[in-house]
Amino acid sequence: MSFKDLLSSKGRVLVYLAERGGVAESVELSTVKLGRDLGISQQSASRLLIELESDGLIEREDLGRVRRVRLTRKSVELLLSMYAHFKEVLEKPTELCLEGRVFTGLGEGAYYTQIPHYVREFERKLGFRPYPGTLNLRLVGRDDLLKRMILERAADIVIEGFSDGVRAYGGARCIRGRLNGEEVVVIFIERTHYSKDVIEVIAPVCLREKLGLSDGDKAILRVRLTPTDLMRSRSP
Amino acid sequence: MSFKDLLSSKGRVLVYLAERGGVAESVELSTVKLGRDLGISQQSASRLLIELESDGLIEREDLGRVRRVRLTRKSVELLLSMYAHFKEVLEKPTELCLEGRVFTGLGEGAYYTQIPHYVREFERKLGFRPYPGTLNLRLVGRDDLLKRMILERAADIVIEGFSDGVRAYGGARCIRGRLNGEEVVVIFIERTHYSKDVIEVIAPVCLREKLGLSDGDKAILRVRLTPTDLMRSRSP
DNA sequence: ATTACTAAATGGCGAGTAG
DNA sequence: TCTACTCGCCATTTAGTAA
Repeated sequence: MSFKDLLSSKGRVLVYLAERGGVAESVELSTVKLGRDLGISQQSASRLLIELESDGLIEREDLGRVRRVRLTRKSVELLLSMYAHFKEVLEKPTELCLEGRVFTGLGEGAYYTQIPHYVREFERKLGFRPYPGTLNLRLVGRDDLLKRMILERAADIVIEGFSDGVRAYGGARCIRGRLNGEEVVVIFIERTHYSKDVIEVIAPVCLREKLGLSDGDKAILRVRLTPTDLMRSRSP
Repeated sequence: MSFKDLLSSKGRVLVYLAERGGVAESVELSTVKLGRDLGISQQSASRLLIELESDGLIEREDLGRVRRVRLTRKSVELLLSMYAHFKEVLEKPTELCLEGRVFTGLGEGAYYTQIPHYVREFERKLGFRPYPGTLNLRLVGRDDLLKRMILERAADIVIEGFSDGVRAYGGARCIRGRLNGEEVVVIFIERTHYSKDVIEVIAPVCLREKLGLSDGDKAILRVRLTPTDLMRSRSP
């Protein structure tokens, strides 16, 4: 399946011409060749060219045995407006919005976020020393489990694990976002004991204090992603 | 006429969903609403969603009275590949290629290109002091008259005219290109006495000498334009 | 309210063919 | 050769309707 299936037959002809330089100058083109190249009959190719011409989307000229076709201003504008629309829709960062309730964990977050190795990693990769502990959110919003999965794959700030000779300390992946407007970092710990409906965030400040959050309060996490990020992150 | 006419019905549905954030999360959507928004019947909307689902391009879920639709990875890839293709075709500079024969003018070029005001303008706007005189080409290639018109409108380096109190000296518009590979500037003089089949170029060096050109010789002029430049330049 | 079936109308496609 | 007509066929659409 190709993206050409998303185009109408007229759209396919215009794109065909644009591919061959029809934007700048005329293209030598017979109905037979067009039919062959687009996988349609010569008759359909003929009909399409007639219709495109009467729509004012192409201009044709006959020079004895050679026929030339060029795009008009109107069709170039059409193609450019389509391109611009795609650009807007597909490049504009979309906001992934998750909703969760604050809950208190087992204090592991406070322990790990103070281990010197991790502190150094955070400072280098995130640019700040995190307030000890993670804020835990149990997700409650629509599609949040899917969104969490998307987010986890999009998280591209890698915190390396390490070993102190006695035991191994796992790594994590992070991505920046905002919790109730406050800049935070979502952290996906490699071997967490939390289930997939929990998200942990860290920040340079005490979020509970700064945002006035207590256990059971709802909080909104927003992360901006471009569709390109999303692609990296989608399930296959 | 809108660019949506260039899309197939399935393409329109996917774009519709992408516009509404279907790339990142699911969209609340009934077949009635889809039909209304796309200007098709509820029945067609229903059929399209069924087909898109079996094509693996969307996923649907029913939650009582609310129905939600989201794009799959496959369809996002399709949309992105279409966008990438458009980008390549429409943003890649296309080369406008004109062919002409060298001829000797009336020496006006040599006169004007040495007037101090123009020399200053050229130095500031083009970054060089032109070799005295313009090289004239009488166009002979296919579509060259149209291309010349396109070029004239795309020429965006403005050389101001001036008045010395006795008479007014007209302005000109320029655009950079290559003549037989040599960097030149095409100059469109505001009130030239040449007809529309003539193009004049200037360069920091003597082009006749450097390129070994004599009257009657053919020369190829190439100018790179992006489709955006072309739009500015096309006849309405 | 919905969705989605079936049947009828519309429209697009390609074979045959003329110019 | 080429383009483009007619015509029959199939695909897509809509209307009616059931669930």
